[in-house]
Amino acid sequence: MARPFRQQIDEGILDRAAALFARQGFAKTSVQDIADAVGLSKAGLLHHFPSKDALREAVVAQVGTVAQRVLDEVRHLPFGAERDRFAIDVVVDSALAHPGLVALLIAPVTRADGGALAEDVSPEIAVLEAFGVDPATTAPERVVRVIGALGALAVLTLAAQTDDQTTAWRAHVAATCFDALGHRRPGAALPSPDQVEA
Amino acid sequence: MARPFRQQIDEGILDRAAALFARQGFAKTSVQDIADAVGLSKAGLLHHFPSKDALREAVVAQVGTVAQRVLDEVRHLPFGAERDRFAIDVVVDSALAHPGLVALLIAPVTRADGGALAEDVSPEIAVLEAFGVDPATTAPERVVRVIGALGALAVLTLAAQTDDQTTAWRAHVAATCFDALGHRRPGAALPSPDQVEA
DNA sequence: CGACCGACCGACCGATATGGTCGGTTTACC
DNA sequence: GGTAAACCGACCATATCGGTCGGTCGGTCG
Repeated sequence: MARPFRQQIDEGILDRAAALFARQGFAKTSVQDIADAVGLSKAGLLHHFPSKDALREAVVAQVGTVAQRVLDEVRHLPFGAERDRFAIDVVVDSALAHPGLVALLIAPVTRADGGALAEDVSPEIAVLEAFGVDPATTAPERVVRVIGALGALAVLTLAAQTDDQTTAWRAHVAATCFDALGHRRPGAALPSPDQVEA
Repeated sequence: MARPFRQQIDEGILDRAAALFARQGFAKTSVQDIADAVGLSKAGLLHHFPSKDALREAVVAQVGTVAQRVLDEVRHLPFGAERDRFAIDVVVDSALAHPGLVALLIAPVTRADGGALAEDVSPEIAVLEAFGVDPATTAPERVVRVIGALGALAVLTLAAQTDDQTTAWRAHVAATCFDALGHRRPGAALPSPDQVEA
């Protein structure tokens, strides 16, 4: 059979674990849950990562690098609709490659409470920073729109992951998230009847 | 102090419980969690609802009535942008009144897997039905957009709930969700699905 | 061939969390 | 002050938790 290398297997484990952490939080996610999601026994999983806490740390590290990569690609652009579109694209692409990690990256934005994985670092701010949002000072509408767009992305990421629509949905997901940000297009504001084709 | 009647207290409990079920799933939500969220002891909570399962049934019933109410208000309208806008408004208003219940109503759309509260009934389809979506036959873009809009709503509902911005955010939330549905379409706005291969 | 090794598992352990009960205490109201 | 409901601390039996241990399987190397 195909022989995926150790690193690939481990990264797969980390992504699944991150998806579970994003959905249920760390405390509510049991090692057995992760093992089931990966298709291993609990002992088999703990052979890859020696403890649940080691798993958590590895996930945090992985999320951190993803966040950094996203920020690096976006930071140099001036704020505005163009940057927003590009940022969405970057995040969506990341979500395509690592759905769970991105879901976990977005999770703090959506939860605001108990899902803390690491207290010291705050990579969650990274994704808001990519959109130039500081909850304290930014205008409420902008905050709502960015959170909404990220929420849509998170939900769609997980939904597409459970099905196998990740690649098929990509363009629609990006368009949906961008539209949620509400950048008015000059003209063409009239709602046209959008018929549904089978 | 204020003397809220029994029914009001119980409805508050049900809404909080529904919010937890939506976030963590039924199995992962302990009675203690709900008690903490409501501000009661575990025994005190079980004085209102005799068992966790009774709590679940009551929540399911409550969600069912909310779903029915939403559907009744929307069903008579013809499909199209206008109906979408109205449906969003109705759902957002419901979410304002019962954040947890609506979050749970939307949850099945976002999760697609383990969060089943009741196997027999499927009130989750109700909210999709309000938007005229059947995942099997509807065009993928429409499916993505509706799921995305509902995801944004779910996230924003919970986020606004943890803060106290529910009323302040209402208009922005509705606008964000409606925009996510993508109705003003200038045709060329969608990014062409070029290279996705990594 | 046999020694060796990493991947993996079933069974198990102590510790903790779980749903639920019970007796008693507070609270609201007459 | 009496009454009934609301509420709680302590407790119980059980399930689940994270983690360990001994061992199996399928390669690979000499």
